[in-house]
Amino acid sequence: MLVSYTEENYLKAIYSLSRLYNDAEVSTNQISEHLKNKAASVTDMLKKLSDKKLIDYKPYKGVKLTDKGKKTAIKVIRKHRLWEAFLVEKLKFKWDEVHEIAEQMEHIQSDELIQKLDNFLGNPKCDPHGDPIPDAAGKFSVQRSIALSSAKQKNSLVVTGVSDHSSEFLKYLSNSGISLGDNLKIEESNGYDRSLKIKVNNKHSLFLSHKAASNILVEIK
Amino acid sequence: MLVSYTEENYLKAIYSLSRLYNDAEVSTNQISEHLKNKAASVTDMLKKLSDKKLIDYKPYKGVKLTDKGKKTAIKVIRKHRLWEAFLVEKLKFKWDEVHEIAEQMEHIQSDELIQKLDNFLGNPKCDPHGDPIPDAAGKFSVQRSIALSSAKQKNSLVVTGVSDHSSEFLKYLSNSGISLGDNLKIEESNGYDRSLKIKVNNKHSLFLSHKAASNILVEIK
DNA sequence: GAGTAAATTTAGGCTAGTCTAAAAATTTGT
DNA sequence: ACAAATTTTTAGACTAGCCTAAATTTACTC
Ligand SMILES: [Mn+2]
Ligand SMILES: [Mn+2]
Ligand SMILES: [Mn+2]
Ligand SMILES: [Mn+2]
Repeated sequence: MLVSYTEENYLKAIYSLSRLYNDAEVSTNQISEHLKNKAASVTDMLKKLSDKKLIDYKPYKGVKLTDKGKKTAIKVIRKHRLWEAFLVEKLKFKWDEVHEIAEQMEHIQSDELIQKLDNFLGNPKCDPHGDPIPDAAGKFSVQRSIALSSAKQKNSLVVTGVSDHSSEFLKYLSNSGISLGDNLKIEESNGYDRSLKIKVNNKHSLFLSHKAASNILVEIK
Repeated sequence: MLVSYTEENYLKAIYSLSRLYNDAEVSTNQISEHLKNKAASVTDMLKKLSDKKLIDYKPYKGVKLTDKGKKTAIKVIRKHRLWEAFLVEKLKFKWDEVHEIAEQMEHIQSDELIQKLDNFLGNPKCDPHGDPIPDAAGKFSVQRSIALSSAKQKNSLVVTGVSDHSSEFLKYLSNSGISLGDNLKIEESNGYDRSLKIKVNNKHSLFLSHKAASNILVEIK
């Protein structure tokens, strides 16, 4: 059974929205906003995906991926992240330039290709944004990190990823001198607007809004 | 102006059919057979391509690419051949395994990507089947070779490419011990069915049908 | 629990790309 | 030059994906 380009995008959207809310059912409007399609179009597609047993769909009650649907979604994510790794590691793109290209490349159909690409890259565990790359069986070996905005003060932290992939945000980070692997320490936490003052690599200090801090992922060292 | 996935395939088909017959007009039926679509569908598409000024179309009289159409077709061919080179050189695919994957990859849209891929591969002049790769300006720096079937006896020849890209034919060549770069000499030429007896690398001899010989490209050494 | 607001689905319509069957134009053969 | 064969176009229809507007269901508020 073949899954179309568009169907793959819907499955991927449902997968990530579901993850975002503890694997809960995903609503028609959530998908509609995420894909920038109208809700009526989403309903049409949900029926199709349901007919193909890729989702469990109860009208008015939201959707969940079936095992088959989840497997398909994870495979697309695997391809997306492997191609991003390729573009940055091999072709020397910047990390803020690769997402849109990977959105196209993730739909190339060839199991041989994914496997050979994975090997060529040395079986990377993470993509250039710190997102874990699932293996061929769909397993994630790396745990997702916590948001900088929810880290405790005084801990020594290391930047492991971002949750906003927009070119705008990634460029802002680069300009602020923050990259993957940098050490961070929270110097001040402002209760009023939840902004933070952080020290980067024990060198320069920096103010971050709550919005920015919530999109930076860190691990405690 | 955007050219769709399907339109790109039509332009590519028109380009290679036209080349095949000395840049003559290409007929609806030729395109129809090449793309395995019905003639009525081709007519529809020719109208669209004509509206977009990508072809010159006179009903019942065949089509020719405009400069714009030719440029677009050559760009797709450039991408196809660069990706084939990538798949063989970097990912270690066999030369008979890459065509179908490249048919998908040739439609990825990003000028930055093509340029960086070209550099990564060391600006190759030919793809794994010996087909010349046009540069970013659409220029072919390498000349196409002649068919083995039309070569003169007694010349020392070297295999530079193939004109049938099917996995079946490429496997047949591999099994017969013929690869790019091999030396060939025509030992006998049979006038009746135009079959050939050739010597490969001054070692083993081999019988080739006219059909096979017409799909092997050679240069005189 | 009735009434309003919000979310979702249904109804009907559009475009791109495909098809079959029929009509029209061109080419071929004598 | 004219009839037959071939090629090409037109007419009408289908599917995938999308849209707007209207109807329906569910959720929220008093
Ligand atoms: Mn991405
Ligand atoms: Mn990523
Ligand atoms: Mn090819
Ligand atoms: Mn090739």
